[in-house]
Parts: sequence; structure tokens; C-alpha cells
Amino acid sequence: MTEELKVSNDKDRADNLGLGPTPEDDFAKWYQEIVKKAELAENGPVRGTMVVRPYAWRMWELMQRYLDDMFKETGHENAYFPLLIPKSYITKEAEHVEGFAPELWEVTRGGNKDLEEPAVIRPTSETIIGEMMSKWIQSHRDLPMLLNQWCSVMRWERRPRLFLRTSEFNWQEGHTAHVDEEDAMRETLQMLDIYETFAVRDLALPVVKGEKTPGERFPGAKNTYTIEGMMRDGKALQSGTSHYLGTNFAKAFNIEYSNSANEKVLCHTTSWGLSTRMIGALIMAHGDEKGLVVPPRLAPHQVVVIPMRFDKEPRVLEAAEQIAKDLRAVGVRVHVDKRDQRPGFKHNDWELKGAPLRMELGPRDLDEGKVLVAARLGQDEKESIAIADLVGDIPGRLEAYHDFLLTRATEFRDANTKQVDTWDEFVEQVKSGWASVLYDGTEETEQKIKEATSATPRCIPSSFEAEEGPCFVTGAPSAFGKRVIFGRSY
RNA sequence: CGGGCUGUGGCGCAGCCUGGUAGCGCGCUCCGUUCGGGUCGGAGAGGUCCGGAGUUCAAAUCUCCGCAGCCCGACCA
Repeated sequence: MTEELKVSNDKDRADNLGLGPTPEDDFAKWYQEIVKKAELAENGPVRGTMVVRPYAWRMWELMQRYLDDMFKETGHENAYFPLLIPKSYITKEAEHVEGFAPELWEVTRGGNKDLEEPAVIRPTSETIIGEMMSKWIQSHRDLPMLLNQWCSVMRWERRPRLFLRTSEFNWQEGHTAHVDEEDAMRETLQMLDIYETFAVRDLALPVVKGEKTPGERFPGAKNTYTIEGMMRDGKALQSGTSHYLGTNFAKAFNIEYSNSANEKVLCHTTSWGLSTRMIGALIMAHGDEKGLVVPPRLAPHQVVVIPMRFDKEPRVLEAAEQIAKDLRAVGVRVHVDKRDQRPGFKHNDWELKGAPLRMELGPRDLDEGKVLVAARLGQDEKESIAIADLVGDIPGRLEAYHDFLLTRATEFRDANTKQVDTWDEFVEQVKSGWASVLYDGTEETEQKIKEATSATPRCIPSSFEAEEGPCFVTGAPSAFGKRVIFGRSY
């Protein structure tokens, strides 16, 4: 009887603290529980808004740092443009306004009176930055103009989901102006490459890089490029986009320069953005039934040290702090968990929060000059390592852990991506993954596919070989000169 | 925006059908104990039952209107 009660209490505790559903049971619920229980974010009081908690914001700070470094290395400068944009700006580019009109938040009052011209809260800043660029650019000598801003934007979302789609979200938006198409296109593709590097190197997320089909383009863009990641439920997540805007915005906002022949010429502009949605990507690409799995480059705590009986034996804590100090000196982010909790609780908690490595340090280890090192993934047994070897060992171990995650995610993606040539195969394939197909590229065909399977064209991968043949739906000649990846998406 | 479901201490839930102003588990606080994978015992704190209006002597419970969340769809860098 007592035993039964005890077991039941343990189960209640586990249910309350740990995750209920597994990704296989109920992916949507699993995702929400991770977000909440790993203390990443929660809903704000206004519909669709999100409170980002410190643990997740730290990951975003790291993302910002890696991206910002690459932006600066490629000559970009950060600036800041206003949150509020005159409503009239948005309407200057026809496709742009059509695309964003249904998503706008509008401000009509301030200081207790109606505004003369309503303002919209930026859904993206092409318009206001275009307006400013038109003032700043006079000569070909002013080009290229390479700007970026870190900010939040707002779009009315009908169905918000934390990190994936919220009314307000934080991102970076780059905006550049160039002398001609060639230079602008080089920029567009360069930024796409940077996003890919970021995804692979920092997020351990293999992505498919490529161009969007016309139906999936950014409103007002001539070409849209994307990196698409595969989540563990086989769906695609658009993880970063880069747009070649042609002269569309230059025309709308008069962004022009005098060339060396003293002729007025329209600029060719680009824009590119990546958001906190990447935190959603990280959760859904790497997480498992125990919780979050954070890739080392983004982990707030790469190593968590769990000291045993440290209240009774101060030397344990001293040793733990010394280890932390030594590792920090070689660039490892270490956290010593001094909470008044049992070690078992801490192990579970840090598994839920996805810390890559844990160290268990007690009097016994200390006597032997060793620590037990456990990995969140990819290592079955805890390994006893000499304390003296840690500084040499841990950085490499973190890299190996990153490689493990990347390999695992890549194998998963490849196993769930299939080349198909018939309707039946296609329908089956997009239930759980991606299908690469030849199709005729028409809106009608895309619509038919979407209605039947809810799959949409994700991108025309730049890595794919040229290939042509009959459309798997209509039999008409295929478009784009190569296969296109279709999948369900977020 | 259409269809479905939900809203009760921090979290998970019961109570609602058959109105009589709240209960359980976990968590939290304090004391002791324990500490190498979610210790054990004791004593406590904490809720205008999402909001508003209505019916009633009386509403968590019934009715209406909002708001918010979740799922499916539509929509969506």
C-alpha cells in the first residue's frame, strides 16, 4: 500500500515536471509542452503575442551574435528605423500592399487624439527603409548601401504558435541597394549562403537551399530564395529568406542614383530576414521525448556541473567552481547547478532543457581526481574523465556532439526525402516527408496538389541537377529545368 | 475567418448534468531528514472558479455576449 502510493507520487511528479506526450504521440502538444516546461516562452496577454523567457532569449542572443558577425564581415552596417510607418508608404508598391494589407496592425490614435494619417506598425521595413534610401543615395559612389536592423515586427496572425508564428516577432531584416541586377543578385545569394552557414554551423540543422516558385514569392519580390529545414514530423520550416526585389521598390520609393554618364538609374534592391522562428526550428529538429536538445553553439549552458553533497563538503563546490573557471577560460559556457535539489532532479531538469553535457562531481570522484561526464545524446554511459584533462577534452567533445546532431538530422532528412514520379507515390510520401518531383509549375497544379495533400512547393533546390520530363500530375512538360521539393509546412 | 474542443491556486485535474460561495495530486514556504537518476516526515501559504450581463433568495454550476487558448481547415516571407 505504501509502496503503491510512493510509486504513484513519483509518477505524478514526473508527469508534472517532465513531458507528457512524445513527438510520436502528439507532435503539436509535445512542442507546446517543451516551450513551456523548458521555460522558453509563453503567451502574452494580448492575442498572438509572446513572452520570451531568459533561457530562450539567450539562444537568440547567440544567434544574433553569429549572424551579426557574418553581416559585418560582409560589409553591412546596423541601423534602426521606426516602428511606426505612415500608412501611405505601404500602399506605394502594389504587390507589397496586396500581400500585407490583411496582416497590418494600424495605429489611429496618439496622445488622446486621432492621428492625421494613420500609422501602421511595420510588418517589415522595405517601405520606410526605401524612403530613407531614396534620400541617402545620390550617386553610384553611394552604392552599394548595405543595411541591417535588429527589431521586432507585427503581423496579424490568424493562428498564432509560439516561435513559429506570433503577431509580434523578433528578427533581423537586411536591406540593400545596388547599381544593377548582377550586384543585387550576388548580394541576395550571398545572404542566403550566410543563412545556410548559420543553420548548419550553429544550429546543426541541415537545410535545403533554393528558390521559391512564383506562387510562394515575397510580395513585391522578383525572386525569393529560402532555406528549408525538415522538422521531426517531416514538415518543412522556412527558416530564412532572401529576396531580390528588382527595381520594384526603387520605383515605388524613387531610389535612384546618377551613374558615371550622369544618367538617373534605378537601384536594384534586396531584403533578407531571419527570425526567432529559428528557436522553433531548433526545438522541432532536435528535440525528443525527454525534451529539448540544444546544439552546443546555441546552448546557454554547454556544460552543467552537478555537485554532490556540496553543502556537507565544501571542497566539492570549490572543485566545481574551479572546473567552471578553467573551462570558461577556453570559451566553454559552464553552469554550476547549486540549487537545493537532489541530483536526480537536476539530471532530469537539464535533460528537459537540453544542456549538451552534464558533469557529476562528488567526493568519490574528487578523491580520484575525476568527474563523470554525461551527454544529452549520443553517449550511453557516463564517462569518468580526469579533471586535469577537461580543458583539453570538453571543447572537442562539444564539437563532436554538434556533429552528432547534424549527422542525425541530415540522415533523418535524407531518409524522409524521396524522388517520386507518380501521383500515388507522391500522396504517400508527403504524408511523412518531402517529395522531389518534376511538375509543370502552374498555379492550377500546385492548387490541386495542395487541396489533395496540403503539400506545397518548398523550393527549387540549387543543388539539384538539371532534369526535365513530364509533370507527375498533368503529364505536361516540367518547369524550372529541375526537380522541386514539395512538403507540408509550418 | 469556417468547423470542433477548452478556460477552476504556479502546473495537471475533479466538482458543473441534478445551483446552496471550492477539492485532489504535483509544485511552493518553514522545520527536520536525505542527497551518486525526480528522498522521507511534519507544519503552512496560496483561488473575486477568464470577463461582463442576466435568471434566482442563492451561480464555478443555468442563459446570453465578449475575451483568450488548443486542434483541423483556409490564410500566411
